[in-house]
Amino acid sequence: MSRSSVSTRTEYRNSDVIRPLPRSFYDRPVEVVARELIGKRLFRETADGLTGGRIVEVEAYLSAGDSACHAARGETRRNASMFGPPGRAYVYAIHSRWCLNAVTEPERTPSAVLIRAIEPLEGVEFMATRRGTDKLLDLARGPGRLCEALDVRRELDGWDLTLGEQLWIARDTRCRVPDEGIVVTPRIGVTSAHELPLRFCLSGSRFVSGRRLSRGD
DNA sequence: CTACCGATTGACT
DNA sequence: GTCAATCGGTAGA
Repeated sequence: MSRSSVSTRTEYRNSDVIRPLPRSFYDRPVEVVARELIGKRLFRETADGLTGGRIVEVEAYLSAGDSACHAARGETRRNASMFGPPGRAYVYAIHSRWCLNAVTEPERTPSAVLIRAIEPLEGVEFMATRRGTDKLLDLARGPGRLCEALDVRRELDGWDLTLGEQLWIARDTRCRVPDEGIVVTPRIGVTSAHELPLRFCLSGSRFVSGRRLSRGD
């Protein structure tokens, strides 16, 4: 192949591109964390190598007053991670797909940010193999596709995202997004509380799921 | 055990 | 735009 997008962890050693965000980042109101996750880097490291990209679309799920949140009807085995400490993963299945969340706010305050789409940057070949397509736009556009591309499954439920191993989120100051670069809309697919403006997207990104956002929406 | 549901996706009109 | 396949999780008998 004429182009190699395979990246290794050593390329980024000691760089803020790859250094995991601290727990204090997640220990804040979920809407704040959701907004600030836009532009951050999501990394997944397996035996295959390093995969990941820039987060371009997320949704916040609130600990109170949000009937669409899985925690709204109490703790179960599935949603237990949401009730745990911030900075861990909450991975659940929907329609036979996995979806990845970052748990926010203090323990026993069940809130989380659903990671809905990334712009693929690392290990594009691995992601293409897992997805069964090499269309860049289809690799990780949508929460189920994203988890398939990154090989995120139930085993990673509860994983500590601050360790910088296997699955983590990093700051990338080169990708810092100003407020005006973020579009806020209602959440996609929820059957209740569908009016709340809790979906955050990188304005103009072609890697955002759902209907294309028109300029200024 | 059965019955039902859904924070999805891909195929189709 | 519409529609349903599909399966883990949940509740209830």
